[in-house]
Amino acid sequence: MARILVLEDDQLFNETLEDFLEEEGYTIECALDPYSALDLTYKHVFDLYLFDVNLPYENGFDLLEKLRGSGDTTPAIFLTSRDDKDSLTQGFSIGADDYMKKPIDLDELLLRMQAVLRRQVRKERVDIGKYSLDTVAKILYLEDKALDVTQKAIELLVLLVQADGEVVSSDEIKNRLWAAGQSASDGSLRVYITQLKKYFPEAISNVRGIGYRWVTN
Amino acid sequence: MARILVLEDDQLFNETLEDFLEEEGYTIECALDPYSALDLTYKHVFDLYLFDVNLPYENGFDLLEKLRGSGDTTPAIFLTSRDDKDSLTQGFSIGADDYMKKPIDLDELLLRMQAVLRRQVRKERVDIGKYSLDTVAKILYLEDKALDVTQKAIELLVLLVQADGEVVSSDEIKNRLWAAGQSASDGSLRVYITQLKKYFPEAISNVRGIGYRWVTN
DNA sequence: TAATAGTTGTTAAAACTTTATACTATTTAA
DNA sequence: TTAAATAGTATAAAGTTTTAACAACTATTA
Repeated sequence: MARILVLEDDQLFNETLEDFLEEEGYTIECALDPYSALDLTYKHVFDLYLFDVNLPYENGFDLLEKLRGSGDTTPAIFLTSRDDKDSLTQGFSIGADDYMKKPIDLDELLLRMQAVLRRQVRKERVDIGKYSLDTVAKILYLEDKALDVTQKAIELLVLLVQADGEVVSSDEIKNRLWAAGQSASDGSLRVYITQLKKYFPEAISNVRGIGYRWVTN
Repeated sequence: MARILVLEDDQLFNETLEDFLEEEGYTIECALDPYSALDLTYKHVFDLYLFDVNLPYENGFDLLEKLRGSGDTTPAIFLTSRDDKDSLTQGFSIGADDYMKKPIDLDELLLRMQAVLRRQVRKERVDIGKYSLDTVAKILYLEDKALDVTQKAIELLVLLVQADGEVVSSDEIKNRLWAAGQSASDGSLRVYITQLKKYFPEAISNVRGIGYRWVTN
């Protein structure tokens, strides 16, 4: 599950966050000041930053700004006790993804974290029986050998697999695989379905009149 | 500027939102109930949905769910008067991008809207002299006639144009135009540069040893 | 249950896109 | 000023996507 860097100088609240988030299954690293936080970013790649704004030495925005400047695009949520507008503006302007005012409701924090993480990361590598699908490089492997499957077919596979059993409508498939205004006939979609069925005859299932579905079981 | 669909059944607050957001330079369409809102989505493509949750007939979540099902990925912010956890959970689970509890602070709304829009959209249509570039549909027009330019060439053009005069390194171009692990030779990059130079001989400028740059002036 | 209309599945070929190759031109630095 | 490196161009080859024709399946209704 996701690895999160918590930066919060109030030791008690820091521990509260750590306990709560570890309970929820996240991997947490904690820092009490921005310098230790920066150090930790050299050690690991994180999936999410959870930064307090008011800190000793420099504030949470400065740290994020520094990280963004060096090309880091890890999503960030800020926690603040100030509620002045400037602070809010600054947070979003340097690329914060969300912002919560203290006192923090932990359940709401969790939901906002999930929303940010959902936008950001999806599993890069998915195992499907004896196959393995790299959803980023768009390559399908069988026993570590890349198979000869074309881009569009893989994109369709990724879409179906990531829908995780939900029916994906033909319209949605066409919207996602073809840029708006590009030709996207049902004919070609059916061709790609056929291609995938060579590898996954059981898993690709048609829902008549609607679309397709990835069946595991 | 961005076109926004506001769905809010309280007529007074609806008008408040409309006035405030138009003042800020957005193009606003307003609906008082989900059916009119759905109608409006057939008429225009929007950049952002701003939906109230508690509505007559069906709630705002149901409407978004319907839209998402047909492949619509327009970002959505929900406004709610309920503060029960279920509603928050449901909102994020169907793909809301943000969530605000009433009473709404309009300045905070504005910042959250900007954050969502910044993530989401870049200008869809860019005018380049006598040409016009649709960065979403990936089509280059000359006097409203689509030119015969291929996908990859257009993607390269979009990348350069959006960098807005900044040098884009060959490595970055390759990272953005080709999925990781896919072949991406300097040779093919040069071929696409040549193709674009047919249309924009002045604007495409090489920065020796580094990459390319889009020159306007 | 047989006929029919509408979807979906399959294949092969046509159309199109991307990449490789070979060659030329330009820039840089010794 | 010349060699080496980098960049530009045209064309051919390789690869991908779409079309098209038809077969198979499903649902509906007589």
